[in-house]
Amino acid sequence: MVHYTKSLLVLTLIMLSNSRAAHHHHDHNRCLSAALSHAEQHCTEAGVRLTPIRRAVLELIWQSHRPLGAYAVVEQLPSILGRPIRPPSVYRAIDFLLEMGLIHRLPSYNAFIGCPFPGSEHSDVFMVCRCCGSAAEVSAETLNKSLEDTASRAGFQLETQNIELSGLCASCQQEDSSS
Amino acid sequence: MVHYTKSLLVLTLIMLSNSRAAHHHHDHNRCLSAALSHAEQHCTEAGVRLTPIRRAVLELIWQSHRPLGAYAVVEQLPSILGRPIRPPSVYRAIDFLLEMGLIHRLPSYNAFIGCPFPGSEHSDVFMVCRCCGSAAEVSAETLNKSLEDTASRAGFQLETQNIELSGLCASCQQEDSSS
DNA sequence: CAGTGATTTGGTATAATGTACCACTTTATT
DNA sequence: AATAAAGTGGTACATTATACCAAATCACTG
Repeated sequence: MVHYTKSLLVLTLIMLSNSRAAHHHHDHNRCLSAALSHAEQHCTEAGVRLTPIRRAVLELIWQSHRPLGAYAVVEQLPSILGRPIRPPSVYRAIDFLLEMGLIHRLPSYNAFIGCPFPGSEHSDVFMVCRCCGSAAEVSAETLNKSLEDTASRAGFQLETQNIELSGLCASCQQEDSSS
Repeated sequence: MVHYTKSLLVLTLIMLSNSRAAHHHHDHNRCLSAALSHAEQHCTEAGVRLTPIRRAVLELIWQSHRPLGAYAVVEQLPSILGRPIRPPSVYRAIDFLLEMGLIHRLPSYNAFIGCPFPGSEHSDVFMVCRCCGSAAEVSAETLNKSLEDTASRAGFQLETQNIELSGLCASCQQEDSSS
């Protein structure tokens, strides 16, 4: 097995396991700082700047494993930057982070969530728990293939996709049955 | 082949062919009136009322094969009802139509589109052309299965889904290549 | 290090989408 | 007709998002 293939395999496993990370307890400080340094590196390589505002917005969105609204970011930014930041600046930061693939937008919730694997090609599939609100991004080969297949059978040339699944995460299923 | 299975098969074919109807030229007056009488019947059977406002809103949303915003409906309603209808009334009608499964909401567009097969169990999958804006609802066995599969492998209990695919419809692909 | 253009941010105002609330009317059921 | 339920009218407002222009910062060049 060559290195390239192995990386892909590992990546797929990471993707699929993200749901466990998001829906379960884990060392979130470490998870957050890893994401931030990853983002830093990603921006440096791309030759763009992760300014204080952009970094703070990313931090807030990552801090929450639940989709975070733009105005929630506006409210919470002073706790990081020590001064109020107005909506236009926040939306500009959000647009930047979206373009860099560091966060995703969940249209059904008018909210944003950190992307666990920026830079890699992956489908945007989100599982949002209707009970605890946590959101996990997942990717699966077979699903991607089905999507491609369905589109091409309809003569549709697929470019981007937004897939939001709603239901109960593993933790909340247990709580339901235990009550 | 028993009747039940045959119906399912036919239904699936109709579903898949909806993309052609939406993205291509067709007798839209007939398409619209069929949808309206179908809706009328659907409501009667459910014991609910398709009032003039609700019917007019449905008509406007069906008239467009492109997702239609709520305020576009507000603007166009006078042309049908002869008097202005305010946003709250329009949203109430939209909520009713959504609950009856007669229309769907496309969150990425803050817009609504008529459902070609109300009353039948089907996944909500939409293909929206970025060129002409037309939207087609499709359903495919394999895709549904993949979704179920992906969710259950992540321990997620899938309840509802919203799938929006963006790209080029067959017509617009031809126009692209012919220019 | 000054000059210059490009990028980023500050800040006001406003657009677009959606809802809470309460009074009133219409419909369905005794 | 009396009554309850369902639907509508209309004001006001909440939430989400953007247009616009001025000021500041950064990056590059001479």
